[in-house]
Amino acid sequence: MSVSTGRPVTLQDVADAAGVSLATASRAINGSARRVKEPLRQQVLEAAERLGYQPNLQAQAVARGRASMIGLLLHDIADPYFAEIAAGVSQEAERHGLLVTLASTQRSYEREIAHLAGLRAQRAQGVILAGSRLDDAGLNARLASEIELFRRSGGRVTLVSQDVLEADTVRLENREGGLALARALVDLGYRRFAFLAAPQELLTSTERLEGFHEGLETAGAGALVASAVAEFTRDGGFEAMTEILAGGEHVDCVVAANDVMAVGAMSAMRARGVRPAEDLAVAGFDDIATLRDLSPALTTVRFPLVEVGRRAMAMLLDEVETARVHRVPGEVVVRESTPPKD
Amino acid sequence: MSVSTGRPVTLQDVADAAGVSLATASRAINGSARRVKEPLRQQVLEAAERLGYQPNLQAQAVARGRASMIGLLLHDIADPYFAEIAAGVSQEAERHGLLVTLASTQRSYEREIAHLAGLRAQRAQGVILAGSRLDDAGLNARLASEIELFRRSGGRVTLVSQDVLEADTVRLENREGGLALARALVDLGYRRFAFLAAPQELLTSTERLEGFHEGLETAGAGALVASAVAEFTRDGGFEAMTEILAGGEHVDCVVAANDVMAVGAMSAMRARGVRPAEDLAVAGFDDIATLRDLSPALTTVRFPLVEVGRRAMAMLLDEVETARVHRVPGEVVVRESTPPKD
DNA sequence: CTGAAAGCGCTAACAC
DNA sequence: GTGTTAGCGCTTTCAG
Repeated sequence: MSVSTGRPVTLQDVADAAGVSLATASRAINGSARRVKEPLRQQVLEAAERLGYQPNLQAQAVARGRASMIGLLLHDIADPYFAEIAAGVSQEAERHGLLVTLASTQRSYEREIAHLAGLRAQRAQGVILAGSRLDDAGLNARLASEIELFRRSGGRVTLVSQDVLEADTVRLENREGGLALARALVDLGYRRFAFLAAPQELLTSTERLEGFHEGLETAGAGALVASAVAEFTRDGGFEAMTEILAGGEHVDCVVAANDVMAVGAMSAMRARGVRPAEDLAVAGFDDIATLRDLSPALTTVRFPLVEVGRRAMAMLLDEVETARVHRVPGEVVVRESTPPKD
Repeated sequence: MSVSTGRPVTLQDVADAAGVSLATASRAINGSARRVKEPLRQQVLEAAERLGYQPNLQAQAVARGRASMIGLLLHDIADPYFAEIAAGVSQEAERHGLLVTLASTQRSYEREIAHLAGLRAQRAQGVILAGSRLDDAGLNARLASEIELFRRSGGRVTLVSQDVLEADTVRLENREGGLALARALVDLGYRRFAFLAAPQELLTSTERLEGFHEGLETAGAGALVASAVAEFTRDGGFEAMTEILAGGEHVDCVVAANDVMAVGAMSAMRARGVRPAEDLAVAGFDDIATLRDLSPALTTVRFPLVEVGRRAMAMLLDEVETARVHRVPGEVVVRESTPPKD
């Protein structure tokens, strides 16, 4: 039962009620190195329960020099890719009694660095950086040094993306996924591909494209006859597809660097009277849950994003010295948007 | 330039470097009531800059008795409805230099209450509770008392849902939206409707259903000839639609209590060889951005969810005594999934 | 094993 | 205006 007084119940209140010292109460409630003997321990716990005591985490953080909070930095929480990762992180955090502080950087790498500095100031236990890394040495160096500061101040860092930085990483095997997708599409009979990519410095997109390219080569059939670059969003997909259609090059299959772009591409096709699947095959990457009911159902390279989030959180908590890389393979899922070509 | 020592830079370090007292440094950096005169102020600011000082927010929180953090409690961050709201909240929080602590309750109201208690313990500045309220007096009473405790401890609370509790509320006009949708569909020529609803105690769904019902009555035409109840999710929509189809009742338009259910319903239709729009019209609620590219495009009642999130955050920050209600109207958007019936 | 007391970094009276 | 100092709630030596 929680007491209805205005002033919050403090540990001192609990100690008084249990007739022990502050120190003992602290030890009983948060099992420190020193153990409290049974009779007392129960008394304290009961008093805490009775008074509805809730430890003040801020105060704990100041005293311990470390908060029981982890930061989650992602490009855009409204993008289902990140929302799914966030769900996984949140689930796992809940299991460990950790708070998750969310910051959506709106795809600004400057803001990402600034937030990381902020989280260091919070003495966050750790931070998860989700989202494609950039192929930009200057930016990566600054991020690396901020990460180093963060770590030196005692925090842990996990990336969900490419392992281009010295830190624990959950690495999506984008290249291998692209390669497998290319082979699957060639097997289905496609030969003339267009690729809708994000700007080259966005590694996630570039890896997927390179893998796809390589896949075509090893398959010994099929060629990339067109490509377009636009933002890594639905609107980018629409724009890139429009450009491809205007180009007039004959293609029989369009591959977008992610599902969200693929969806934009399908809309662009329809806007020009081109029917997805029937007139032109389409494929994407990620297998976003919210988009699994599209019609025609989208062929894609599935990455288990919720699990990726959980995994990132688990790595963060699992204290290890050396930077590790956990690889997450993608799985090609062939659906209606790429019917077998006879 | 940030110094690369292990120990974080404290305010005392800044004060020493600037040759002033701790208090003056504090005042200069966080402009308190007392002002610091110009020559000194600059010295302090420069010293802080030079040393790469970052205020320890935990310590500030302990000293001030209030954290610069707000909590966001929602049912499921992977659901695009909540992800969009979260995006709005996050944007607005960023503008005010506030951290957002996210908790995804997985639709457990128990967990919602528990998290609220936790946030009180954190001395969060405020909390936003997003997600349908329940028609359950017992639960609402417990939530109300927890809210009261939270408020008494100095925090603010804003709800995004129904104004069934004494607190600031951003209220989606679900009933009015349902009503308008019914009239629009009747105008298009539909007469035999099926409604896919969430369990009755979920107010968002129930309000939409009741409004829809009322709309049919005032339109003087059309009738609800079937309905099914399932979870307020994609799978729920699939299940409910399957039930309707099995029922054999003749319907010409299916209305789901939200877009996510509508998507599940469309899949269920296709699984039974029924073509959405052509064979059976479909409509939903929310106008989820990620689902705007469906084909056939989904007729829906649009609620500006990102704006709703921003608004909720704004209300939270805007100190006012009495509980206010900000009404957000829905807008019927007719698309391909409900073609005019001749 | 328990208690007393010294911090953790910062704010806010209270003096000068 | 600026400095001194007493907390904020908790953890953690250091004695006993």
